[in-house]
Amino acid sequence: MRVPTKSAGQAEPASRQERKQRTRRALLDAALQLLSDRGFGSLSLREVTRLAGLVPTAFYRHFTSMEELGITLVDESMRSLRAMMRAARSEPGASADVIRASVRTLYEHVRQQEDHFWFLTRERYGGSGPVQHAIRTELRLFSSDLAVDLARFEGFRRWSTEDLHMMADLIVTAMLSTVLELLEARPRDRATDERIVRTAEDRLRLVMLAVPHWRSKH
Amino acid sequence: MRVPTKSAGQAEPASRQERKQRTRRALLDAALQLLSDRGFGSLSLREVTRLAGLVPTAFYRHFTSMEELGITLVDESMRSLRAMMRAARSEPGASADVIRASVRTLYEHVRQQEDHFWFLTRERYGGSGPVQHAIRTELRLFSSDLAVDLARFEGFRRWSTEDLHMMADLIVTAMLSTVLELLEARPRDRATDERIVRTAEDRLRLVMLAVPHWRSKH
DNA sequence: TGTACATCAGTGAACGCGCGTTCACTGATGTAC
DNA sequence: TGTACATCAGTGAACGCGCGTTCACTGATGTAC
Repeated sequence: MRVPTKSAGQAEPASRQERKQRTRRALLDAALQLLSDRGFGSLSLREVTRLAGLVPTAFYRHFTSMEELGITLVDESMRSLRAMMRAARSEPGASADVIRASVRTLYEHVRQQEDHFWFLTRERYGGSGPVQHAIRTELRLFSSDLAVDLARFEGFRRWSTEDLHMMADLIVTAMLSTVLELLEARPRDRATDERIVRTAEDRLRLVMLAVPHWRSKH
Repeated sequence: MRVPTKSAGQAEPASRQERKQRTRRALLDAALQLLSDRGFGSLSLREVTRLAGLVPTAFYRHFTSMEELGITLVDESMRSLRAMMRAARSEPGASADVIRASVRTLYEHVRQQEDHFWFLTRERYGGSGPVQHAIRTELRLFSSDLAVDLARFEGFRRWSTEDLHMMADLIVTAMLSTVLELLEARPRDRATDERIVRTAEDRLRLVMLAVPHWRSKH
C-alpha cells in the first residue's frame, strides 16, 4: 500500500479504519464535485476514482456500485435537508417572524451545503430509479411534516387535512424554487442574495395573506 | 439505398425530401422515447439511431451532433409550451373561470404532449449547458408574459412591476409542479387526474385570494 | 418519352478510446503469543 | 518488547464492450437534354 506523501507539519492518519473512512469521504466528495455541473447518470466510476486519486478497482473496497454511492449521497443530502427543517421548526415567534426566520434558515443551509442541494435538485427529476425515488419519498415526508406544523397555527385551526397538505405543498414548491434561484444566483454577491431572499419572503407573505379568506369548495 | 418493406396497402413515401424529413422525425421521436426514463446526457447517438432503425453514421445526414438534436427538441417542446400559453391567454371570463380554464388547458396539453413536457422538466435542471440555458430563458420569457397579462386584471391595477413578476413566478412555479404531478400520476386513471387538477385549481384560488390584501413592504 | 449523369440518404467496415469488472498481487497495519 | 502471521486497502494488468467518428461505397431519386 502506497502511503500518501506527508504534507509538511501535518500529522499522518492513524488507524487503518480511519484511513478507510477518509478514502470513502474522498470518493463521495469527488462525486459531489463532478455532480456540480452534470447529472449522476452521466458519471463514471473511473472519473470518480480518478478525481479521488485512486485506481478504479479500489472503488469496490467502499461501494459495490455507483448506485450504492448515489444512494449514500441521497442519504447525506437528506440529512442536510432535515437538519434545516429542524432548525426552521424550532424558531418561535409570530407569523411574520416565522417567515423571515424560515427563509433565513433556508438561505444559510443552501449556501453552506450547495453541493448537496445541487444534487437533490438535479436528481429529483433527472435521477435514475432508486436515487429519484429516495428523493421524492423524502420530499413527501417533508411536506407532510410541514402540514402538521401548520395545523398548530391559529389561522389553520379549521382547515381540512387535505387543504393543509395543499398549503404545505405550495410552500415547499415555493421554497424549492428559492433553492434553485440561490444555486443559480449570478452575480454571486450580497445584493443578488438579498433580492432572492426578499422575493422568497414576499411569496410566502402573499400566500399567508390568503389564509384567513380561504374556504374550501370541496 | 435500402427501400423499407412496404406494409400492406400503405402508400410509399414520395420525394427524396419527404423521406429525409421522415427519417429526421424518426430520430427525434426515438430520442424522445428514450428520454422518457433517462436524462439527455446519458443518451448515445448509437442508441438513437438503433431505435430509429438506422445505421449510426446516417445520423450525420440530419444533425451535426447529439447536441444539435437536443436543441431541436428544446425548440419543439417550447413550441408546445407556447401553444399552451396562447390557448390559456385567449380564454376570456371572470377570475374563477380563468383559473379553471387555465388549469384545464394545462392539463390537456400535458396529456397530449407528455414526451415534450417530460423532456423540459428533466432537462430544466439536469440538462447540459446549451439545452438547459435554452429552457430557462424560455421559462423566464414565459413568466414575464404572464406578468404582463396579470397587469390587465383589475385587482393588479396598483401593483408594482416587481410584485407582478413575483406573482407570475409563483404561478409558474405552482403550474410546473402540477405538470410534474400529472407526469408522475399513479395510477393512470380519471380519478387521479381529477384530484391533481382540483389541487392545482385550489392552489391558484388560494394565491388569488391574497391579491386584494397585498401591500408591498419594499 | 428515353438516355446519361449528378445528387445524396443510407451503408458497413474500421479506428481508437474510456468504460466496468475480474484477478492475482503487495505491503503497511493489526493481532496473537 | 519482539516475532510471526492475518488482514485488507489499494495496485496494475487484462478483458470484452459500446461509444463517436472517418471513410469509401451503393443505388434509388432527381435533373438536363
